[in-house]
Order: sequence, then C-alpha cells, then structure tokens
Amino acid sequence: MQPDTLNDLRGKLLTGPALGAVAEIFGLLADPTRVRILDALSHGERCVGDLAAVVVISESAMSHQLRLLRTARLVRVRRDGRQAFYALDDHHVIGLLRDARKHAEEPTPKRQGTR
Amino acid sequence: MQPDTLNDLRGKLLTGPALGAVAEIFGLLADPTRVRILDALSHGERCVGDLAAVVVISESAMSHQLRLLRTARLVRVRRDGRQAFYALDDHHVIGLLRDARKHAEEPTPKRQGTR
DNA sequence: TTGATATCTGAGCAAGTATGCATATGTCAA
DNA sequence: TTGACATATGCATACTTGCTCAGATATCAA
Repeated sequence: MQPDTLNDLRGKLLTGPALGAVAEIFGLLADPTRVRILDALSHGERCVGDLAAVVVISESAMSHQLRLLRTARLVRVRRDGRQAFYALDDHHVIGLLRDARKHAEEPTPKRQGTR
Repeated sequence: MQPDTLNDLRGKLLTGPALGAVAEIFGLLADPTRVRILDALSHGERCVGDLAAVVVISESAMSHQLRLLRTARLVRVRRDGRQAFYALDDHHVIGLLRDARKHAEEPTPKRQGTR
C-alpha cells in the first residue's frame, strides 16, 4: 500500500473545521478530571456538589470543567431549585471512552524486538 | 438509573494508572498536527521528510511529534539507510480517530429545546 | 576525509489550560 | 427581608505544550 503521491495523500488528510472538531473532542477527553466526570455521568445524572464529591475536586473546579463540557455539548443541564443536574448529552463520547479504556487496560498488545 | 450511592459511584470510576493512560491517549489525539500525522500514516508508512511535507510542518517539529507518538507506542520506526520510516503501531487509535471523525462530521446530532 | 542529506535533540519562547480565590447570582426557608 | 445554600464566573497563577532555532548524530557519495 503506497501508490499515493505526496499530493494525493495531502488531499486525503483531514483539514479545516473537521480537523479542529476532532482535535477538540479529544482535547476534552485528555484530562483525567474530565474523564472521571464523564465516567461518573455515564452512570446517570448528578448535581454539581455530588459530582465534586465523587470526582474529588473543589466545587469551583467542577463548575469550571462542567462549563467546558456544556459548551462543547457533551453534557446538558437540568435545573431544579437551587441545584443543577448534569447528564451526558453525547453518547458517542462514552463509546470513545470505553474503547480507550479497553485499550489502556490491555496488558501490552505486542512488544517484540521493537526499540 | 440512580441507585448508586456516592461511595458506590466513586468506587466505579477509573483511577490511577488506567485513568492516566486513557487521558494520555486522548491527549495524543488532541492536537491537529498529530491527528494529521496519524491520518497520513493510516494510508501506509512514510519517511520523516515526506510526512513533514504532507502534514505541512517543519521537519524538526515533525521529529518532535514523532518522538511523542513513538514513546507512546502509537507508531513504530523502521530505519533504512539515512531515512526513518514510520508506520502505525496501534490500530485501536485509528478506530478512535474514525469514530471521532464521524461524530465531528455529523451536522448536529440533536438540538432541541436545550439551553 | 569532506560535504551533503536525513533525522534527532536541547533550550527557550509564546500560547493555552486547570485550578484556587473572591465574588456574583439565584433559590429557598424562616 | 435576612441568611444559608448551590452554582457560576472573572482574575491571577502555576503548569503544560507545540514550535523554532541552533546544533548534534548518522549515513552515504565522491
């Protein structure tokens, strides 16, 4: 497999907004705190305080992170009185998370004479 | 779905090395340049110079990025004379990339009375 | 050896990011 | 209204990150 010229190949690569969007999604998953938040939400909706307690970060930090996830439409809010309940709004993300988790938990796929 | 107590839930969350590994993988996919590199390599192996030309970054920057990907075992090197040919060494990653790409290319999954 | 080519690497900088602190907003009970 | 509670937000700060630049290493040809 290598009949592509450099120009052919360049033309096939992801660019522009689509490229940015892909990198952005991964960027949101690239932080341990946010992974834990999304992991927690995959078990059902939770209010901010509980999320902060479960994930073990300050409520302020939680609120900041939730804003990022909300802006990116990965989670959605439902307000009830003085509480705000967050839930997943994008189940693709859970798939990505699950796949990465499986991958990460593999002992070591293959490790021959590499290096 | 909400029979989990906070403690139950806390116990279910990803932690420690597995959490770090997941976030690290996503971190590597969180940069447009690296997405393009991996995208290019999904079409077959390439030497550093060609990769730099295709992805349109300096050869130095390419070398730095390839080191990251190599360290994380996402790509592997094959040396031939004065050239170094890089290839994907982890096809899970291509799956993640493909899924995120599909996701990103969706017009807008659902946008109801949110907000 | 000398020079050209291909890749790698360390230092430093500019831009981005996660968090804490202080404070603002909004809701409820008394 | 007053005070307590739940969440949100602006700013400052410490940390991380991708790049360039300069120079190192390695291979090949003459």
